[in-house]
Amino acid sequence: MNICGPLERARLVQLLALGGARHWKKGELLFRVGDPMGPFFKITAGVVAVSTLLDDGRRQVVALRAAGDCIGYLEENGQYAFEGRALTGVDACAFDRRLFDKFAARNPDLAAATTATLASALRQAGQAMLVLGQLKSVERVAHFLVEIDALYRNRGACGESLSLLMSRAEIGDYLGLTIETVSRALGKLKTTDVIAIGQRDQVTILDKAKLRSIGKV
Amino acid sequence: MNICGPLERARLVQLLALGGARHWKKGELLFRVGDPMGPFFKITAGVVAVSTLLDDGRRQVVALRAAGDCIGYLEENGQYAFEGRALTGVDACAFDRRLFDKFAARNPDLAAATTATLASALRQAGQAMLVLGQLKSVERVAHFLVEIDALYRNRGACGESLSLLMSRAEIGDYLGLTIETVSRALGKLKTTDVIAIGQRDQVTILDKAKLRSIGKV
DNA sequence: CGTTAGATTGAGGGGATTCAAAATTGGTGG
DNA sequence: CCACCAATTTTGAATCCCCTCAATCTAACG
Repeated sequence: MNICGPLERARLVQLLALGGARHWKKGELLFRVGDPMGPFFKITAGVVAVSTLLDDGRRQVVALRAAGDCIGYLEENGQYAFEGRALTGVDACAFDRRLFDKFAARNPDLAAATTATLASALRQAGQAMLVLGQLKSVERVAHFLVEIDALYRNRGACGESLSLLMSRAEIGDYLGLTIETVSRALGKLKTTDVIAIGQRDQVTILDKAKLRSIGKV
Repeated sequence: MNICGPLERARLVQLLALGGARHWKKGELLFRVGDPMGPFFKITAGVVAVSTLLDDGRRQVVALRAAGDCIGYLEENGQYAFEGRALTGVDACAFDRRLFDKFAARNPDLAAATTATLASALRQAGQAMLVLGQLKSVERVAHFLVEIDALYRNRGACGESLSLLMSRAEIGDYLGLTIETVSRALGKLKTTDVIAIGQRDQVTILDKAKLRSIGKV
């Protein structure tokens, strides 16, 4: 959710003045379900996983957000509707909702940018539902790799290889699979020479066209 | 998406003047993926299924929308991002996007209502992802029944029993299941006396508390 | 009454999960 | 720098859930 999208510089400066910058370490929560509604956040560096939980411990990651995106915007009954967890060290600005809303009411272009951002997120969510509802495990993992490749690489990413940043457990929670199934799916993509798996959580995409066709992207 | 949410009467009249009312028969498409972007629609009567498709024919219904909701709002590359199909006879007003945007730019409260509606839809989408990614077949069907009970009943619905309005195939496309699995799940809910199944697509909820707990609502 | 589309039921197979064990990784301190 | 430990990942085997294919049943319509 890139709420502050295409705004001219002066406006952006004015808007950023509303928010206080903070830092979170890897693994820390920016907000959690049920917390009384506080500020929302615009990420300036790092990656955040937004997720929801079930009483019995089942967990679903509903989105991955990176620099430029806004998170913690959705509420339910005056509480955060989802949970935000830092997958890396994260820098973000906290915005007071009331101030932001007032500001948006006086700045139609900001309101329009907010609408466009939410509409884009909603379209993405529809695609994610297609992945969860219709794709098989290898297809889901392929889709995931293409997705994070675009997400991370567009925002000053590293070199050849791609850092997953997530454990198998977190990938599983994102794709609706178990850690073992994720591991086996990655193995299949590796043995078919679509990707190479390096040290740690490094993945190199060897055949992006094939990966995209498997992942239905 | 109830974009025109809480507006005072005068505004609403002015806004509705922008849109032309039309009617669609059951089964007809209001818009389809890849069609060049046209108007969006505010439903005044009936129910619409919004879905997306895969090349190989797999289909995912991403939302059900009823009177008061807006549909056909999401675009991708100047084309409709999803497909809208009438589950019943549908009445809706078609809105010209450009006119609507201009109108919203001059009416901050309309812009705010649009934002609130999109945010609500996005929260719903996150819950749907939880259903698709984590719930088992009976849980998904239970969740579905609670959901449409709320959706239909809030808008002038019938009496005791609930009309599904959808075939098993459409329910399957919504829940990421096959028609046989949907049928068996309904059967299990029936034999455990949580619901009763009448003629046609009529379902009566006998134990809503239990249904809600099964569906994790 | 017959036809046809949709729904149910059954049998069998396949993909993902579960449980368990082995292997690898990363971090820590000697 | 290496050894050791904890955590994560990979691999294997058995089970379960859902899918596929097929047959039967039901309901709606002419």
